[in-house]
Amino acid sequence: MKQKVTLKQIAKELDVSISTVSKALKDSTEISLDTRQKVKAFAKLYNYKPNNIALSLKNRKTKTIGVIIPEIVHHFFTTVIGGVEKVANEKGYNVIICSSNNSFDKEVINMEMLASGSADGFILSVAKETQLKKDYHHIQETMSQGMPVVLFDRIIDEIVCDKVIIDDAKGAQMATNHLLSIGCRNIVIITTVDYISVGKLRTNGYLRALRAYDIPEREEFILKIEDVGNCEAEISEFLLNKDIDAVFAVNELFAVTATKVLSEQGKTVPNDVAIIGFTDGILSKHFIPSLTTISQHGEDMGIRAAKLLIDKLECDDAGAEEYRTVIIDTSLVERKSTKK
Amino acid sequence: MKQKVTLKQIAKELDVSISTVSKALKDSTEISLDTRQKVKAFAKLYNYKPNNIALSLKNRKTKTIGVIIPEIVHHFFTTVIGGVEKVANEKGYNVIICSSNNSFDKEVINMEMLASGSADGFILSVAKETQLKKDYHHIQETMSQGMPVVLFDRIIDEIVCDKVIIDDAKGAQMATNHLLSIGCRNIVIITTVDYISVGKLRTNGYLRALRAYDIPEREEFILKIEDVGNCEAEISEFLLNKDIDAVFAVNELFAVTATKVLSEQGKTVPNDVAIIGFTDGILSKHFIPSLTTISQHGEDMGIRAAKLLIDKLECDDAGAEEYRTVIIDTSLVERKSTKK
DNA sequence: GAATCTTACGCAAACGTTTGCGTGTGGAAA
DNA sequence: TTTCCACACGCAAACGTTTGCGTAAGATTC
Repeated sequence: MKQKVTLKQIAKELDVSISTVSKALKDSTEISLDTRQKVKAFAKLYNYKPNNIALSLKNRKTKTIGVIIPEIVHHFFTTVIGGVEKVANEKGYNVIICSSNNSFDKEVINMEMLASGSADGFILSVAKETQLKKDYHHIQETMSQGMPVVLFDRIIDEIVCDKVIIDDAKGAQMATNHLLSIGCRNIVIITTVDYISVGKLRTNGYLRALRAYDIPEREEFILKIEDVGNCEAEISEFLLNKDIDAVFAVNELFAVTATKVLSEQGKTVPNDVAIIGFTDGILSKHFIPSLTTISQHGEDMGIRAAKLLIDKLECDDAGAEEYRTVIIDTSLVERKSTKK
Repeated sequence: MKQKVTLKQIAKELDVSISTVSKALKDSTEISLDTRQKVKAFAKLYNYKPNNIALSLKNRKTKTIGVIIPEIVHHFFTTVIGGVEKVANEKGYNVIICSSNNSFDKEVINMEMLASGSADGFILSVAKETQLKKDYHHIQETMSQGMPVVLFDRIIDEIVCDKVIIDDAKGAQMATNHLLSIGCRNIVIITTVDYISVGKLRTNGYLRALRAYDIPEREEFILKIEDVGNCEAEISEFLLNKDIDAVFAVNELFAVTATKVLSEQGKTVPNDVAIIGFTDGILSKHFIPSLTTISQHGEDMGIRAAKLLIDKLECDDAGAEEYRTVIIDTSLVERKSTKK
């Protein structure tokens, strides 16, 4: 196998200095036209590509954005990445994606690895474990080393930095309101445990909507799921023999599972029970009946997050101590699961 | 904001040389215990992390694997990445993921970018456009620069390198056989256009299975879809008034859409028509009825691909001119869509 | 023919590491 | 007092770039 060709090799072959080659390739007028052409022809022939690593070292920047997400096999997060890539590519940035797998340790490792020379800044949605542990030292350290961080979706209130979120509570309220508006009054919520920030917020939105309708909060109408793997059994038990007319699920999987469980329990969607989910993904779209959901506009989130980060990266620090929180609007995607 | 702390800064503060600091941090006995401790304490205090970029430059390797996939919002590809990450993390490699978005140009750009210093080798599934154009110069060039490439799933026969694939034809045959074994005889296939290698292979497997049963090939039983966005209309027209008892779809979306279309046309699955898909993803698992599929074992593919690549990376070239093709077994995941 | 100006190129430093080898200091042995 | 040996450390080169500045050779001017 050939080795990668460097300026030095070209210089040697052509019997000129390295700097001459470098300048020639940059079309510097300092170099004679003749030499320039010769060098360029040679470089092309040997398929010369400047070594990014050396450039990064020299420029003290990598032109790379590090994205760390809790799960890679997850429709919402991948759509966000799509948005990040769009902006990044436009602005000449590279995107490196790492998955923390919801593990605190892996999040720390990934972050430190990327921070030590591979990325200029981060776009991050924290792992479950991190939210639970409340240990944010890795993020603080990264920031204190001068690397900007943009948090999205699963954010951390205690950390002061740019953030991109949706108004989860408002979205949940919108969902619940939709159910109320079509006449449902016995609405249950299937949500996550409270330490997941978005789960808690969505629960709050649900409660707020009920309150506005003077519907009392009933504890037995709230299911908080810890172990996603076992959600079907939990949902089945929760729903059994409950006199309800609507389910609000805080994610796709819960919504789909609820629908399935209900039909097993002899109820039909949407006639007996209306269902609304959160996160507009593939499942909701293709399920039968197709599911009404609150769309989080993942791609928009990615776009905004990338813009915030690149702004920070490119403004010459100066007024850099200003942090913004962008709230992306959610919207209701009405489908068949709520059509009475 | 603070700047990143370097060896040089530590050296200056402690009034020793850079090399002393470097050696002290590596616990070299060349340095007195006293100095070592002082340096280490200082480094810890200032949260020193060696700069990977500098290391990469020095070592002429990055300990990073570049993964390029056609789509990031795609369950199968993300499971493959999961497998790659597993192995990579074990062996101390970093994983960089880039999406080509099925664009030839973006594939080339990503590859060149990563090749110029960011990755030691590649795991790649080529873009649709690349298969269509049959322009593989970027892959050839990368390899000729000494960087190993492992192709997976959507591979290219003309390129000589390590490959990880499933036996698509065999998988399709298995699927068709399953339909035949439960008594279906009028089986249609919904597949992709021929230039997608896996689509063609699966079509071949389907035909082979029919032949073994002495069932004549009927052109009107084969639907080749080019524009995925419009597949529902195409499938609907294709299925209308056709006397069939089974559908074999080469991916999840086609399978789900076919099911939907059939129910709209008044047929029930699996009673009137059995359905089997390819790629065992979220949709198949959660759909009602749940869909029987051929599992591609994406994670296994990722694991094998990563192992092949790391082997190449770490063997000292020598017998490096040996390329292997790993074929991952497919398996039938039987669910309700084929239960008579 | 000398002075000056161009032109075309090379030198060297810098980015942050690692590491083989050279070296100054001190103490111990003779 | 001299010689020798550890010990503890520093020097410098290398990885591949970029770029300001210095400088040779040739061309131009008077």
